[in-house]
Amino acid sequence: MAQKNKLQFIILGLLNQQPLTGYDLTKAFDTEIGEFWQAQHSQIYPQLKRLEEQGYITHEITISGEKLEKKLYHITAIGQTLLGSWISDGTPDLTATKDEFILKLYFIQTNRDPRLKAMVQEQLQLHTDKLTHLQQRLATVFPTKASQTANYGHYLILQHALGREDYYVNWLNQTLSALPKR
Amino acid sequence: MAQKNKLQFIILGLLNQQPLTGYDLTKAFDTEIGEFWQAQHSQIYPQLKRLEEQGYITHEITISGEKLEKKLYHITAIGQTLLGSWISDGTPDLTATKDEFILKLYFIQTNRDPRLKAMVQEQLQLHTDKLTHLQQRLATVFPTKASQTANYGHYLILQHALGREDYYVNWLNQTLSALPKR
DNA sequence: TTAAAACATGTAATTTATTACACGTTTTAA
DNA sequence: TTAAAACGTGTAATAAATTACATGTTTTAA
Repeated sequence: MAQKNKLQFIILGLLNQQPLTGYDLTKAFDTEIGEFWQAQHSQIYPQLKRLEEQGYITHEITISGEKLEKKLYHITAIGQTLLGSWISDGTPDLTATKDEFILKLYFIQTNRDPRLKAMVQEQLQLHTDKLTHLQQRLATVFPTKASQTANYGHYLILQHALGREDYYVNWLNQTLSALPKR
Repeated sequence: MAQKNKLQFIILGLLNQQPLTGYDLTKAFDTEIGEFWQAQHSQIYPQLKRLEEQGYITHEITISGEKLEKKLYHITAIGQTLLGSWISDGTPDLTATKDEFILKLYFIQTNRDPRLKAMVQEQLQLHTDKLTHLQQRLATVFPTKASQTANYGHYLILQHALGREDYYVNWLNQTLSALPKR
């Protein structure tokens, strides 16, 4: 096995909250979960097929408009069991974060490198934007204590992502300040 | 093209510091760079072959002991050019951090979930260990200001990884404390 | 009303990554 | 001295992920 096929569990987890189409699932990776996982529809549709073959999900066909068929997928009982066992299982492997900028940084030998400043500034812009975006999402999605408790895991990971970006931005600022003046 | 083939640049970057064998490169992913990228030898040897075919690296054969042949790879001038352009190019894409624990957390609905506490505690242990490990590495690899300046990029990313783990541990502790008492 | 954007579902080709298979040498410590 | 660990280099099989190809419907806004 080449990896652990986490996509299947993500799909099960999302379907456990509510029935969704392949298209809905695809969109979920642009917002909700996109912070922590990426997947394209070309990966999702075949995975849905496999999950259904294995009995973890089923689908019903609904008609949108005149004739557009939508496949609305539901999780089954054994699907819920599989999801539950994945969550309950330990998670002992900390995957390396594949951060291309950090990778490039590694190959910079000296703090006098003329490229350094622009590189850090670019990332500062990107991560500041992301931080702002996450702050807005947290505020709009979880405005009240009640809303936070209602979907606790989601709240936690958004808050985690926010804190992570906050650290990243601070570190970049600090790194920029520490750069030699000329 | 399926991705950007960053592995080739990592190899070039490492060879730019000093000539290395495939075996040396493989080991680099266990220590140095393993914090930010992973690769197995089965990926590295074919990549070395391709880089050599394209003229970005060359190798010389040295004999270790009686007859063990080692291929010591060197970066070429055009290899250095390629490496330089990769570093100089912008890095506008922030890749999603594929964190399985965070993924699982997303599917936890309520803060009363009985699995939550053990899950957070496990991660706390793992990340605390990692934090300790990084602190020791930073202290041993970069004990002096001079050593930090001598290999600035490496210093920066180690320090970044350390801060990241520190945040993670703090967040986990905070999350654990916020859990309802029973 | 009509064109663009969004909705909706798939497959094919290619690349990247992991695990497994395969073989042999040198060094180190019991 | 001898067995295990580390050194050293490769290929094969498989799985995961990205990009590209392919097609059609419905909604929305100009």
